[in-house]
Amino acid sequence: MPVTIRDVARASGVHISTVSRTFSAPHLVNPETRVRVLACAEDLGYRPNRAARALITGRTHNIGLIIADIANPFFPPLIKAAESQARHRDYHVFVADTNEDAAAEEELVHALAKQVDGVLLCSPRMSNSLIEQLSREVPLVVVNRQLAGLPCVLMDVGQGARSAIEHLAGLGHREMALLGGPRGSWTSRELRRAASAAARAAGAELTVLGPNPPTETGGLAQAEQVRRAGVTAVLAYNDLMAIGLLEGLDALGVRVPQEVSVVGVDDISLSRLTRPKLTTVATPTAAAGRTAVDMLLQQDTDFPRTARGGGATVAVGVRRTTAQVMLQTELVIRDSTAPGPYAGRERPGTAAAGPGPHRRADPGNPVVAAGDVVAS
Amino acid sequence: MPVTIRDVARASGVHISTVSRTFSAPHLVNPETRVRVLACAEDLGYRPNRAARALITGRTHNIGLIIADIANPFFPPLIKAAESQARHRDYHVFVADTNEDAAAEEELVHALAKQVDGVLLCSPRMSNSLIEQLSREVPLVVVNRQLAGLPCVLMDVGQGARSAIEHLAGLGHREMALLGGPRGSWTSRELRRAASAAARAAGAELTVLGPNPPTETGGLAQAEQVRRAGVTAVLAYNDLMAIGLLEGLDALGVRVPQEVSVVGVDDISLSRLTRPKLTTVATPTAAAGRTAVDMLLQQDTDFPRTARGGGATVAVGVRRTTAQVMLQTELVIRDSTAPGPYAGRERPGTAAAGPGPHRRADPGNPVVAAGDVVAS
DNA sequence: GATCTCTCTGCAAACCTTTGCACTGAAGTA
DNA sequence: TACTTCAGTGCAAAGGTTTGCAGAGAGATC
Repeated sequence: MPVTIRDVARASGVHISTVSRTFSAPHLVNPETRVRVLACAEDLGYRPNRAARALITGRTHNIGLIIADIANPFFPPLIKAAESQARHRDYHVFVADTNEDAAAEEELVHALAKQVDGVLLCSPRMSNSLIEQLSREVPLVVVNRQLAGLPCVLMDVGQGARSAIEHLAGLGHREMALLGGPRGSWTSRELRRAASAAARAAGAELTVLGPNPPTETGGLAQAEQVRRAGVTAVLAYNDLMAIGLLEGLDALGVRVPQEVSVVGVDDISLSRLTRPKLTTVATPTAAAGRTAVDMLLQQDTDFPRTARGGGATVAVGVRRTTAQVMLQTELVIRDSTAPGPYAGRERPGTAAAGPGPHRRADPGNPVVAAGDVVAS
Repeated sequence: MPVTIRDVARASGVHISTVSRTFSAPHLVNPETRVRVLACAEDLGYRPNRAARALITGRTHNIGLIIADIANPFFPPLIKAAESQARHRDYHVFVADTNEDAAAEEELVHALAKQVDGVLLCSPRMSNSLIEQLSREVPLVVVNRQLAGLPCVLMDVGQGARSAIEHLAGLGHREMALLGGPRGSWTSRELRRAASAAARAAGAELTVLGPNPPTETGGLAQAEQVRRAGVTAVLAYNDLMAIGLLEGLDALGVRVPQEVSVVGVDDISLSRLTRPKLTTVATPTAAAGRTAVDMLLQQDTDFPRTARGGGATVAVGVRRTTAQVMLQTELVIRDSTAPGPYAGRERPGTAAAGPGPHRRADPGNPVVAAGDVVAS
């Protein structure tokens, strides 16, 4: 019942190879023939069978997208952007959810490997060495994890943490807390490193609370600790946790931002809707999705996995690009931060004023803010 | 480089067909041989090539999921549940985002048709007749749209609207407004129909405002209208709009729920985080995803598209099940609704008390709450 | 008129797997 | 012993497409 290249060939009176070429190498076929073939194809409603095509070319024109938790509002914009970008390039995308489970991640990479030209690993939970190993089975691009020898797209949460801490210090906060993220998260480590350094530089003290699950509940559960720590400002691993903390502090009768300032990370759409509206470090999620897809596809065209002729299969060396892209983040100041106890007083070694409130600029199209390209 | 059935055959000293059978029909091969083959396969890291398998069996073991807007928080739980259920049954899922664009929907169904065993159409924007027509190209299950002759999974928003209106009437509201959804949405029509009837029955008056885009902005933009209409209670098409309305009313200095009560629909996770927390009609999104996948796969096993032998292709008749499943909704009462001006007074023809506040029960596993199965 | 060049088209193999059919040999039956 | 039955295996075709190679003309050049 499905109409094949063969039907089109019969209808237009040419050989199937000519029909094939009409679609995959139009310049090789006589314009007249071409229009005839195209007309017949249109008529019959012919659509090339990608499975068959994949069988011989070795390229499926599919990519896989492995996500820790689709329900986490951080991911949908990334998925959306990645899917859109992929489709733009005539690729379709498999989306798989691992429920934050490392074993599921591995299983999915295996399962998808034969069906895709590459896989995007978003905020993976598995070990570096396993990722390394899997990358020999299928081209991988890793998002939110730095891995020598593999293409990565990272968001500069370090810079974000610095901005946040400086903002808080500028407001006159000296006692701060960091709500850490899940164990083994690259982002969490990065955040902690940068926040500690920035706090030290600003003459502030930073208490680290965690690790915590990266959810609303995780934040809520730390409200008591935050109060007990006696800090006046908190930077949370992500907005979800910050929002949970907002809830928790409210329940304890602690007013935000009057008594405690709270800063999140991610700028999920929700953070504009809390009360008070959340000050947060915006991560370019959509840009990350687009960029990751671009890198995957680029890698794929540069170093195709196999090049097949009429039959001979030529294995290709393992050379590949391992560009690492760092995307900029930006502090978005809203209503959950306010002057602290030391407001107005001169801080040691710094001008008093913090950075002026900058509104967020939309990162727009595929933005590579700080491109650190390392060829291997 | 990739290891095929052929390599396994060579390694284990049997014919490729035996290897094939060890995987696809194990009972046909001698246990001894089987373990040997499996061992070799394991050793070599063999993974069946699904594209090749699809080519001959006609089943790809993939399904497509077409979504109006992944970034709309209504969808991620549905996607997550669908993906999980599909994978449970050894299917992978393509996810595609149409940006609320009907043309994109059609294009995607076409593009995916050859690559999947069926497609889930979620809250489609295209016309009934087009859906009808596309369903001849690839098995379809439609979510949130009722379509004679096609399998659908619906959420009983009518019942939800009734509950909401009765709840509001019970609280003593008589002047209410409905914020309508986008034009052409089945859910929106259903909501309007049921809400009007329920209001009439309760002796209340219902003003319909809209149609509106199903977003926060859409709700925000109607705040002024709501105030002008002089109503004391509002039912919104979805939570996003309700939240936008909350914002808008706040900006106008109208207090919720003291002056105006607001009810949403969907119970997205956000609605627990607004202030006041949103009273809303919970829709069983995850259950819908699971059920839709089940129906698609069921249909596919009942009436496979083609049954191929060693070569003969047998076209199968167009018979198919067209079960329509209606899933129950539930009113979740939180803090955005409060007694209205007629509280305590006897309403004509009804007992004064509204339905008691029932907390939401988690729908748990594949739940078909009210299964209205119509075989065609 | 012979030779060469060039464009277009056809031929056939190959991609990897499944599956109807046929074959083998051993066990069971008469 | 001669026959059937049956489990296990091999053979080969098929699925839809791509692509290196070769051939057929047409036109150009000498």
